[in-house]
Amino acid sequence: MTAGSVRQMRLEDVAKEAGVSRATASRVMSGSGPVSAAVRDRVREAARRLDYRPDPVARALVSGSGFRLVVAVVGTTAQVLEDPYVDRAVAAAAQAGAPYGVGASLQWLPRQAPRLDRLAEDRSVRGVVLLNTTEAALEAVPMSLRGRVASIGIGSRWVPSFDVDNGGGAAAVLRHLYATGRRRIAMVTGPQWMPCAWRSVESYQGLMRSAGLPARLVAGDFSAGTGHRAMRRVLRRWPDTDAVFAINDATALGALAALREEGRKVPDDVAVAGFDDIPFAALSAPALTTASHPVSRIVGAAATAVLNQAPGPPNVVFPSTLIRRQSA
Amino acid sequence: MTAGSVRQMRLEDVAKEAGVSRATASRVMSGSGPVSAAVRDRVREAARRLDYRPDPVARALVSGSGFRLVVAVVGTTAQVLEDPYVDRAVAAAAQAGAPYGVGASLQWLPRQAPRLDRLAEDRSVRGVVLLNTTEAALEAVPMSLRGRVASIGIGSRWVPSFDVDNGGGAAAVLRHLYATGRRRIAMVTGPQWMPCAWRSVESYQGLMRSAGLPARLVAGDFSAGTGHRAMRRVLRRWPDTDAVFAINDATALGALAALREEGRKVPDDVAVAGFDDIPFAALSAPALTTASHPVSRIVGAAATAVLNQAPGPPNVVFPSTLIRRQSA
DNA sequence: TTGAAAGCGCTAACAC
DNA sequence: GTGTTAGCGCTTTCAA
Repeated sequence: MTAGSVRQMRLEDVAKEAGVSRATASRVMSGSGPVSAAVRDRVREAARRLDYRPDPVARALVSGSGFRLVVAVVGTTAQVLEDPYVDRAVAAAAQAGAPYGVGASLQWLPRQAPRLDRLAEDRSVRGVVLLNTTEAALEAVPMSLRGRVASIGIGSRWVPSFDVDNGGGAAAVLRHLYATGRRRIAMVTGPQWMPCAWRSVESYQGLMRSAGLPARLVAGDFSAGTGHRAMRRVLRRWPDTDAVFAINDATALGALAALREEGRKVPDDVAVAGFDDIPFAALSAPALTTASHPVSRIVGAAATAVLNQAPGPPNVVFPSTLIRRQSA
Repeated sequence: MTAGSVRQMRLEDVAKEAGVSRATASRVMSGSGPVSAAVRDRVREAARRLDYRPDPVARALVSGSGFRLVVAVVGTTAQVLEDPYVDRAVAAAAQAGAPYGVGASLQWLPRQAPRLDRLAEDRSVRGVVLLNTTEAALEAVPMSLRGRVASIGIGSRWVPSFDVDNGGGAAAVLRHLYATGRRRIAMVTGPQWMPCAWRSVESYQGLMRSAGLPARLVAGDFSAGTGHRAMRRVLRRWPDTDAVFAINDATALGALAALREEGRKVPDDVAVAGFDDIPFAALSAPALTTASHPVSRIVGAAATAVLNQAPGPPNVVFPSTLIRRQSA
């Protein structure tokens, strides 16, 4: 249909077309440096006419800026990369980067030795988005990476953080459980080492304490499998449990399955609530009560901040609201 | 901890260290052109000693090859990008590209006008992986993109295809339904325009015809929402339906919810089977019988093929096996 | 087999 | 304000 254009236009062509030097054309196109209004219009018009689009590779070379955004996921094993949450994050980064001509890479960061210096030295790397961030990972951020890292989770003096309001969301869910008469509320947490899961646990502990109720904590690891096992453990240790708050929906769905197997009615015998509002939370039986978690927006914001080198506020918190369904 | 290295080593440094010219060092590092064994070893040793890593940006500039892999998803609206299946695909591409220093970008390709020429001309683009591929999209592949496109779904003379064995997987599921006594089997399909969903439908029609049974087809769109609606439609039109095969798990889970609301027992009254074996297929109530679909492996293979410019077989088909659970 | 030199397309000092 | 010039780090002719 369209004739394949013979050759991509270069800045030189635009400059010639507009009757100016390459430097001036560059100033116009990159929007930096002084140019007279008349010349600017002339160059822009020429660029439009020739359908000129600057070569991002050449730009990257001269500016030394790199061209890919690495999503680095802290985890005990490379298995973390199989979490649907990671998929969502990467897709969001890939989408946010597209207009900038920047792609997303996915990489595992061993929890025991989260080395970021290789990434910092890699000239193809434009910036890094940290997932499941730990203190150790934050400390491993080398100087040369400062200003082009963002963390989904905890941040530091040098690393801006973007996260959902874990504490607020958890509190909303727990208040709902309490308001509907639940008093023997257990919680299935995430892995101990993951700071982003602490707030929820603190919320739980805070509310239980202020209500004068004993805490019933069991550790999980964000997976449905451990949600299932953790639920069985809860029932064994505290058979009279009448509600469970799971650190995320996957865990909650696992718990739901365990309760079903045990013949406990949800929500009549035991109420179940999760966190995240993943697509299938609405489809479980009963449909899962949970708290919203705008992962795409969060990661998109983090990616955009890195790409723009925007200083911005050091901690951006996205609200989480209660999603009432049938399970609680 | 580690002292930030003052400056990245350049090819020049390696050349000097090895006592050769930059050109020779380049020949060694890029592995092209004639070099004596002695010199090769000397240069390699020097590179190792200096911890030299070639700058991918400079390489891209000189070779004009681009540095991002675009996952282009055909769809009626940009909403297609919200499908978890897309997330998985992008994550797989991002992971496959990482060792090559290539990132993944995500982009919507309007079904009505799937233009690929812009991507072809974009010098930052190394290659393209097509998702939900249509004939129109294949025809829109410009000459300049040949050899660096792959399709997840149908392929063409110029575009190698990578896909799961939709026909085989569907047949396995349907044979299972038939073998367990189901005779009034309905199917909820995908959108009509999506060729990658046709094979499953053909399998369904073929098996029904050969068994002398009438087809009961209803169109969905891969979403749980339409799975729900389609199921109600099925029950209204053919109240005696005793099995449903859904084009994918999301649809099947929607159907499951609809059956629950209608008070039909699964699998006693109606058997339900899906396709994909998504993580939550195992968690539904009852757990979903389905067929496996190794999305990550498929997209990883496609991405790798594009990055390697590997000619390879034009059509790679990944097997799909029946996953027996409770719903059928 | 090796080296010298010319770019890839762009930006940014530095002059004017 | 605008043009000239020197690179960014690498590959690749072209000679030797």
